[in-house]
Amino acid sequence: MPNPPEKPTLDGIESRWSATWQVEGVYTFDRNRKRSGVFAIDTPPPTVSGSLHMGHVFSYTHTDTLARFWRMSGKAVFYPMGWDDNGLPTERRVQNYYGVTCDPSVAYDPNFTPPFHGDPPKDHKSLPISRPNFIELCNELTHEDEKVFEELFRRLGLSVDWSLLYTTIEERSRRVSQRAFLNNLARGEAYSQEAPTLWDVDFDTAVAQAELEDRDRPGAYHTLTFHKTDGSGDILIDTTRPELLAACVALVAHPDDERYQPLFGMTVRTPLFDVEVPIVAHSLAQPDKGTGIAMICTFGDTTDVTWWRELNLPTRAIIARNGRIIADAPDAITSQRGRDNYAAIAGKNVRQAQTAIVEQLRANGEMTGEPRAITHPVKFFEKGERPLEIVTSRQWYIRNGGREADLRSRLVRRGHELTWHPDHMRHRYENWVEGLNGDWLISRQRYFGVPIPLWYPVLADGSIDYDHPLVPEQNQLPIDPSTDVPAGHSESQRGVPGGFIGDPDVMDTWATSSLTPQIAGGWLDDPAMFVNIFPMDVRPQAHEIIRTWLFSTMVRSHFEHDVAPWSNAALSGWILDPDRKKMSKSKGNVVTPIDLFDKYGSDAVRYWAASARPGVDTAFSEEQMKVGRKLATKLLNVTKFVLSFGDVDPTAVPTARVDVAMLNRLAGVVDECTQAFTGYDYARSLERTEAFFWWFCDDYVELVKQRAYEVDGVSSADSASARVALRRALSAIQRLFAPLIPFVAEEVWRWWNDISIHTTPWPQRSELLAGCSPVADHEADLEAICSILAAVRRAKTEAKVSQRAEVASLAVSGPDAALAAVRDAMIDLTFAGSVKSHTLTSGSEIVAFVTLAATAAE
RNA sequence: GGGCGUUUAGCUCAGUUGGUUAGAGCAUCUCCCUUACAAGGAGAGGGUCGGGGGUUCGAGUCCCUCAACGCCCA
Repeated sequence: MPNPPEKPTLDGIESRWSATWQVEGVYTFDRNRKRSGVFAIDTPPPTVSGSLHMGHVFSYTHTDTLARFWRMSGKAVFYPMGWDDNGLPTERRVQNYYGVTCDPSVAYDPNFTPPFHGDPPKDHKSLPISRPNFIELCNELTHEDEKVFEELFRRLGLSVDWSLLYTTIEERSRRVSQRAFLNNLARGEAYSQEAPTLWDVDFDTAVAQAELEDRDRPGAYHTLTFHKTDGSGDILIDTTRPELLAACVALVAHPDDERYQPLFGMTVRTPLFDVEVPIVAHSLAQPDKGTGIAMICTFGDTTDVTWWRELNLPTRAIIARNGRIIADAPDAITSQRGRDNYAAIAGKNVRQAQTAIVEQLRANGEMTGEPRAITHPVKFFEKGERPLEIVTSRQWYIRNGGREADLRSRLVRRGHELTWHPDHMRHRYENWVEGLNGDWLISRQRYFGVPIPLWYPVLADGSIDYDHPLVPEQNQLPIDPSTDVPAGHSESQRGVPGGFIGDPDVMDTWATSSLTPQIAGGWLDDPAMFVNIFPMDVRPQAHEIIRTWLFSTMVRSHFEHDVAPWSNAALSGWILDPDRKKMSKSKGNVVTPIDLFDKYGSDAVRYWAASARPGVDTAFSEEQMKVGRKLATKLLNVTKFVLSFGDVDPTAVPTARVDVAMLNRLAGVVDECTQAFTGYDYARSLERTEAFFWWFCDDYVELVKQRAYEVDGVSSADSASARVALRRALSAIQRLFAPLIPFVAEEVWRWWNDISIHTTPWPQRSELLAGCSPVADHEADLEAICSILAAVRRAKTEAKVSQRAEVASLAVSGPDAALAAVRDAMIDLTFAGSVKSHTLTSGSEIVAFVTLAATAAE
C-alpha cells in the first residue's frame, strides 16, 4: 500500500538515504560478475591536500549519473574512490600546517610532536625534522583531509562502493607502483641516465615535460660583443641571459642566413672570459630574433640542450642545483681576467650574477647600448615560483615515445582506440604525444612518495655502479631502499665499498597515479577480479591533465597489458564564474559546496551540474540550483498526488486515448534517454525527462485529474485507465530522474516500493505500453487535445478570471483526425476547463472558440 | 606561431542526418489562493541565429573568409 507522508519534504533526505544505501549495500560491486556484465570506472583520485570546490562537485556528478544509469541497466558497476595523497602537494601542506621541513640528515625522534597544528605564526622558522617523522605527519594529515572528502562525496550522493577505497601512498599502491616500475625496467622501458634535466631550484627536484608551463616574464636583450679570433672584427649577439656567458660553448645562426654564412666554421672569443667558441649553423636559430645570431650556453633553455646534443658541443655548466653559480670556473676559462671575472659571480644567484656581469661588460666596453626590455615566455614548474634551470643529473625515465617515433605513433594509435567525450578532446592527446621531445622523467628528489625500488653496488673505489642496479624480490615489495636491504647483503654494507646504497629518490606522483586501474582493480591482489574490470569502460577526468594523467596511464597500460586501459575518456569542463572567468580562490569567487548543499539540497546542486553538456565549460549558477530544487519539490508533490488513489489493480490496462497517447510519448522519452545515457550524454537525458515531466504535470495531470478522482459522471473503467496510466508514468519518471537527482528519486520511490530505486531496472518502452492498443499518431492526438486546453486557459487569462471560471460553450473545429482525438478527450477537457457545453465541427485548421459564462461580478 | 572550441532572446543554454512560423529555463509584464504543489499555476512580450560571401528549391545547420572570446601546446 503506497504510503506518502502528509507533508512531503526534502529536509533531511540526504542523510537518511545515504545511511540506508550504506546499510543495504546498494552500491556494492558484485565481483563475481564477468567482464561483459560490468561497467568499470577509473575514478580520478582527488588531491586530498587541496580543497574541495565546485569543480569536484561538477565533474564527479557527471560520472555518478553514468554509474547510476548503468547500474539500473543491469551492470555491476565498479565505481571506486581513491585519494591522491602521494607527493609534493602533501609535502607542502604538511610544511605549512605543522611548521616543519624534512631534513633527511636529522635523526628519527619517536616522541616527536609538531610545534603547531595549523596556522603557524608568520615569523615561525620551520623546524627541520627527520624523513620518517615527516612521513608520519604526511600520513596523519592526509587521513584527516580524507575524512572531509569522504563526507562531501557522500553528501553529494556519489554511488561509489566505499569498500573499494584506495590511496596512492598506501602499501598496495606502493607495491603496484614498484612492481610496474620493475617490470618496465626488466623490459627495457625504464632506464636511468645522466643528462641535462629541468630543475626547480626551490623544490630542489627534477621535473618532467608534462609539468612545465610557459609564463610571460619581463626580460631584456643585452647586446654582447664577441671578438673574431682572426682579428677581423666583432660579432654582436643578443641574449636575455648574459649571466650564462661563462657557460657559452658556441654561437649559432640559421644555415640559410646569408649574413652569417661566411662565418660558419670560424671561431670567436667570448667577452669577459676569453673562451674560444665556434660559430655553428642550426635550423632552430631564429634569424628574426635579435641580431639573428645567438650564444649557446650549457644550459639556458631547452633549445640549448637540443643544440648541445645535436651539434656535439662541450659541457660548461655553471649553475648548481640550488640555483647559484658554482664556485669553480669551467676549465675552458684560462685567462687571468676570465678567472677574475668568474670569481666575481661565483656563489651568486642568477639575478645577482646578471647584475654583476652587466657591470663587468659595461666596464670592459663589451656591451653595446642599454638592455632593451622585452616580455618573453619562460619555463616554470607548474607549481614553482622561479624559472626552471637546467642542470645535469642522473635520473630515471620511462619511455613514452618522446625519443622514438615508432613508439610515439603506437601511442597515438592507442588514443584512436578510445571514444572521446566530447570527441574534439582527442586532439589534445594527439597534439601532446606528437609534440613530446623526451622520455618521461619519473624520479623526484623528494621525500613523500613511492621510493624508486632499487639499490646500487658501491664499487671498491667508492664509486656507484648505476648500470647494474640491485633489484628486490617481488615478494619483498613494497620496499624503501633507504631502510630495506637487498638480498644477500646486510645493513652494515650500506654505503661502504663493496656494499650497496639505496636510490634516494621517490617516483613522481604521476608514476603511481598512472596505475589507478591496476591499483583499484586488484591487479596484484585480486587477479580474478582484475580480469572482470580491465580494460575499464571509462576514464572521467579534467581536460587539463590529458597530457599527464590520461597519457601516462595509457603508457603504463600499453607496456604492461598491451591494451588501452579504457574504451572511453570523458573530459569534464570547467566552472566559470558569472563573468565567464575560471573560478579561483584569488578572485574570491569560490563558493563552498557544503553551503550550497545546505541551501538548496544535494539534488539541486546535482541538477545544475547535470544540466551542463559533457565537456562544456559552465557558468556557476545558483539560479539553476533553485530550478533544481523546484523540480525536486514538484516530484514530491506529484508523487503524492498519483499515489493518493491507493492500490491500483496491476492487471488494469490504460484504455483512454489520451492516457495511451501520454504513455507513448513517455515511451519515446525513455528511448531517447536510454540512447543519450548510452552515449554518455546525461544532460540530454535530463533535458528530455524534465521537459516531459513539466508537460506531464501541467497538462496531462490537470486533464485527467477529475477522471482519476472518479467524480460524478465518470465511469469506473475510465477512472481506472487514468489511474493505471498515472501509475505507470510515475514509475518511469522516477526512474528516469534517479541517476540525476538520486535522493528525491529514492524518497518518492520508497513511498511505494521496498527495494532501492537505484537497483531497480531502468524503464522500458514495453512496460509502459503493455496491453495498450496501438495508436496511429499519439503526438498529433496530444497536440490537438492540448491546443484546446491552452485555448480555454488563454481565454480565461485574457478575461482576467480564475481558471476555475466556467466556459458556457466551447466550439471546436478542425480536421477529422484532430476532432476524433478531441472528442475522445472531451470528458477530460470538460472537467479541466469547467466546460458546460461544446460543439465539434469539421474545418481545415484546429481552432477553438471559447465563450465564458457570465459571472456575478459582471 | 600551431591546434581546438565558442559566438542563437536581457542572462544561461538547447537546436542530432539541411526542411513548416528558430525553442527552453531564468529574468520582465499581466492575471489566478484551482482540495498534489503559492517553494504553485495560467498567459504575454522579447531574436536580421557574430560579420561577409557561396552551395541549394530551401541554411542557425554545409563550404569559404573575416572578427571577437576562451582553452591546449610551442
